[in-house]
Amino acid sequence: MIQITLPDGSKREYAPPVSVEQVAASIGPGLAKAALAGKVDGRLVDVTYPIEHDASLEIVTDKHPDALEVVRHSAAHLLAQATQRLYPDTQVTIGPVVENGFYYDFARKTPFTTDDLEKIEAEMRKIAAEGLPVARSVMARDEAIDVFRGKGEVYKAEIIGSIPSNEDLSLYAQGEFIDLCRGPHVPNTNKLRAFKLMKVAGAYWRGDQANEMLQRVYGTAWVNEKDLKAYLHMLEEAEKRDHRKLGRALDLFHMQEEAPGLVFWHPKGWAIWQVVEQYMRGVYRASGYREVRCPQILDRSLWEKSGHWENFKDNMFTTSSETRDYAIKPMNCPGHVQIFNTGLHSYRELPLRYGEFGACHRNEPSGALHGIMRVRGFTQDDGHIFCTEDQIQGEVSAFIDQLRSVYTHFGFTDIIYKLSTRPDKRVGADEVWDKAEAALATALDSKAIEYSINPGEGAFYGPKVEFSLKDSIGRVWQCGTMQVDFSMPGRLGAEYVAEDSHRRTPVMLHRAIVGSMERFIGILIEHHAGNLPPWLAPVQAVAMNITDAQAEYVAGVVKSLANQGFRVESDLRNEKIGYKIREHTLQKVPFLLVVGDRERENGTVAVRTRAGEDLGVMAPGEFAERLKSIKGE
RNA sequence: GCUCACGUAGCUCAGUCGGUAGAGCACCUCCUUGGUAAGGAGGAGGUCGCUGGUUCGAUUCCAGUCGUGAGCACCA
Repeated sequence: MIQITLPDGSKREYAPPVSVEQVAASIGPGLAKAALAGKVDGRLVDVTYPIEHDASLEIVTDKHPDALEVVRHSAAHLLAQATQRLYPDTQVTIGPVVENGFYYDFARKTPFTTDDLEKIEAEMRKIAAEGLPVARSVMARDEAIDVFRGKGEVYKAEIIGSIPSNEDLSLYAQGEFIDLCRGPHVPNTNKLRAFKLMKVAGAYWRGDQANEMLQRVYGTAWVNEKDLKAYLHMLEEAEKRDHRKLGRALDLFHMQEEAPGLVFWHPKGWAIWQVVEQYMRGVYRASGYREVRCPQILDRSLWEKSGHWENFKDNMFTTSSETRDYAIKPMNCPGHVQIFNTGLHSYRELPLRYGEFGACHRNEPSGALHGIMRVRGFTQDDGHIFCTEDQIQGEVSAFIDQLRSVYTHFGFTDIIYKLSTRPDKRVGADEVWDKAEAALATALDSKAIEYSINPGEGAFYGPKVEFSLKDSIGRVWQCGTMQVDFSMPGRLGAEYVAEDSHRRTPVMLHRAIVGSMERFIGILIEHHAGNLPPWLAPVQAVAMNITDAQAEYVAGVVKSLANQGFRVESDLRNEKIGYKIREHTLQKVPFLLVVGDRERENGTVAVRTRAGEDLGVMAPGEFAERLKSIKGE
């Protein structure tokens, strides 16, 4: 007899081997019916999995956190089966589970259309309704290669061929369809109910641009209809906060065909920019950076020296005069090194920090452009620190403190840290890398920060830490960066005089907090769904009159608030108060100041928030105090 | 850059199985001076992304091109 321990701690005895479904059935027929998979000693398995030894067992029903994984994986098979039924000339490749759903990559000469998607989805429902049992079998690798090759599935055969030859493979069959798969899967296609195909897209075989392009079909799948509906609803909500939509609706910026990937900032959008920039300028000042400004274009030879020409010339914009070839700067560091290189620096001056709101241009691939999040002209809050190796850790540590305080200030509390270490192709001695990686890690550790390591993902010139923030609907955006650079100072001839009076090459640290101003403002818009906190809102308040009789008074109130540095506007139009309130609420203005005869006579304003909250009647001065108090929230 | 889709008034979108177009909102004019999310009437506005081709005739069909969207690849 073997002992099975259930999640509640209870133990049951069975004669081995006993399958997951047999255990479930012995507990109750309802549970047996609900079982999608099992978890034996923490490992996800099919319900048919035979347990031969003492083990802990969780029955995975739709309430189990791992149910989604199983359901989505099975939905991918369902998709492949439906597709091959309808389009027999289609080869299968891979179909993994992704966040919120699954996809399957198919090889087929003619790409799928949106109509095909509908047909495939209908076929999936049909197969689900057929209630085909899903059966697992095991086959030797070479035998499996023959099976798939015999079916004309060359991609599948190639995948199997890359698995060690001595391993046995599991295959899953449902009806006429069979696929190589680690599993586990739901026991029957009728367990799949809540799914929907979302879109078709191209994807390179094995993720390599050099390979042929496959047809990827994306779908979403859930354990029940309710969750599916909730997910689709969430997508609609996310669409509503799309910065491109809000940028137009709130009159913040626009882009047009003649300037792909470049932003026209309108007065209100630029007002947000100004606030962010002024705030970040204060951060520079507070942390010992001196702000500088470098030329937009520099002679090509400088980019050749820095190494950028060799690596990125296809993505650089260039221009020329009669005598010279220029590149429009794609980054700011060479400029900062030029400033450093004037005069002679003593080790006593280090660390020396320069900061710039550096406008850069990169000719990004057309397919990469996305609203103001990924553009061809952008402005970095770029800083460079010239220091010694011994100073790296202290600088990184101070930077992290600064970055966290900035993110918090902008309303982001969830920060994700990644340390990228030495790649195979790199410059600099291993001892120097040891030191730099250790400095970064120590700085993170000393703050008890949890971080993941991306081995080999560092730049060729040094390791880096990447800082991402999570927005209000859970999306992760990489913004900040701290990179150690052993290469560029030497290439561009930066040096300082050390204690022993010898010339040494400094280490350069590249760092940014918001990253790109454009992108960061886009993230702010989406994070707040356009409802920017009052200190960031382009228009903080609109004062409006009820009839012409209060027009003069309102104008006076607005003037006084504006003189105190607030961004306040008046609305004196001949419209009903309800109309004005609706309009400015839709414009997401944080405070609406209403003035009728009562307020004018008492020298007050009636304050209402964009959320519809009535803050009561107060003197303009009192309102100003309130605004001031939330300015630095 | 690659695959697919899309590109009609300022915005959101309808439409034309080929005979040069329509709605709502916004805009302008007039009436209305009304206390917390749309008062009324009238008016103006589009070479249907661009360039070619087919056709008696193209916004509609075809090709190319530019741009946008989704995904892939890319991101110093």
